[in-house]
Amino acid sequence: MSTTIVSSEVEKLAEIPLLKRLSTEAREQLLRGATKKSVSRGEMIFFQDDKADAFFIVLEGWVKVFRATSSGDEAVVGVFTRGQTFAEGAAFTNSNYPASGEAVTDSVVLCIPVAHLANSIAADPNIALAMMSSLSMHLHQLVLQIEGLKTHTGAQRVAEFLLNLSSEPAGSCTLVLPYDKALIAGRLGMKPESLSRAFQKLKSYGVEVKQNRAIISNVQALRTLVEQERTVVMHSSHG
Amino acid sequence: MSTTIVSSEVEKLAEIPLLKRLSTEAREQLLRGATKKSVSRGEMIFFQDDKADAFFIVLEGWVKVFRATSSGDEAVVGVFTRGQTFAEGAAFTNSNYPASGEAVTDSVVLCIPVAHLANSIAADPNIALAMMSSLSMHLHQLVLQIEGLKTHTGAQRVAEFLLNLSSEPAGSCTLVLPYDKALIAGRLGMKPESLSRAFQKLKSYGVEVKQNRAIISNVQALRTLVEQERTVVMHSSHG
DNA sequence: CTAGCTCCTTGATTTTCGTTAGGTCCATTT
DNA sequence: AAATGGACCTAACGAAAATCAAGGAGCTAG
Repeated sequence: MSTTIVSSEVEKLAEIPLLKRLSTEAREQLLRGATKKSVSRGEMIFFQDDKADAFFIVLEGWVKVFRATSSGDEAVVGVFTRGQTFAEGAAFTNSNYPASGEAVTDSVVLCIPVAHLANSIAADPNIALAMMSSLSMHLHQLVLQIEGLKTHTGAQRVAEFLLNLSSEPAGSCTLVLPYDKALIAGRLGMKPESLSRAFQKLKSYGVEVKQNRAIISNVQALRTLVEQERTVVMHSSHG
Repeated sequence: MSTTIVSSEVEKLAEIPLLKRLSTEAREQLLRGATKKSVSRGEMIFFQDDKADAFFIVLEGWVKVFRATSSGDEAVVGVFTRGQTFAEGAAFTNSNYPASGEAVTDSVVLCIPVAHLANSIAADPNIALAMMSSLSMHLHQLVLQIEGLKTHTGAQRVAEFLLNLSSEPAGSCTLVLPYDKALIAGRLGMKPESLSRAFQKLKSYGVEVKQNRAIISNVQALRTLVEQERTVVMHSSHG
């Protein structure tokens, strides 16, 4: 299902980072060609290798972007929610999507055709600056992800993930895991079983996981774990 | 050492992908604020966490971009050469470099201040399009790197690396490893020892490595190895 | 020539992680 | 209340890769 944006909605959409810095006119211009799309859990939003003719913004729900190898393995490249843009890199390559997008919960996404984006940029070059900022943020995200994969153990990556969710500077906190554990595992580059083991290890650092709730009793302790050297983590027999 | 660009050089620089699509005027405008910088092997070009006030294009040599954790581990995020841009993401975040850049051979880089870039974009919005294309390409690169780390074994990643260097469609070929093995290992997310062992495994697929020369006797055989499922690779006892 | 250096390889050992298979818990259905 | 199915955890095994330690190969300089 797919509908155009009515002008009464434009104001609400101004909250979105990509649109925030734009003038009202630019925002209206860009949204004029956009459509709202409701997708249910498990539904594909775009397919790897298809012609990239649109990029997206999540309005509601969660979306995963992943790359599938020819042999069936899949690598999660990003998981996005409310206000975040995705597949915007493909909009400038004039080629195909390098990954696929799928809704992991019932979701609503804003779909902006690349042809319309090009027109909008021509009409107001400031839109280009907003896009570049968005691209840069994604670039940064991916750099962090690569660093994590290369230099952190599984348990460290899980700890990092939890800390990002919490955004508490110190002390203790309770948080809700935003999507199921299989996807968390994929996002962190491991199998569900390994994620399970990682949670086990984190128990000795004061992390309690029950269902989709995690209780961190000492945020700082967890933070020091993340900052520890790989070697040290491996040799400490905390479990 | 750092010098401005003389107009006789501008023509030669038109080969660079980022500058290729620009009009002569736009190219001259952008290069007016650029400086050429000679750096020797091992010299830093920019530092992680420093204010990001410039981005770069490699004119000569090889440059590595890496992220260092607080505990001394380092993750190579990219290795760039002739004609490639790097750190251009930082130019739009108005913040700090998320990684460091270092020359791995004696090199010459073009240094373009972000303030000047902003001016140039204001003067000619087409420059923004070129930058976006460049950003997108990097984004794509990183996505591929993440996929590789998550779904390929060490030997598969090495094979992929060799295939990228060769660009031969089939048959056999000889190629020169562009930088030292410790860096190749870092680039591929493994330790030098593991790289060495990966080369050993590839012998049974017709790859001979002597010094900094690699001979691939059958490009296609290598390609099928890369496309194989992780599971299959793991259980086949080719050695 | 050889002493010292850096880079690379090799071997032995340990740790991590994927795989497989079986089990628990819980909600929904019948 | 029993059965079903799904999500999750656990355990045992094997493969991959890191670590630690030692040994070569090739280069440079005295």
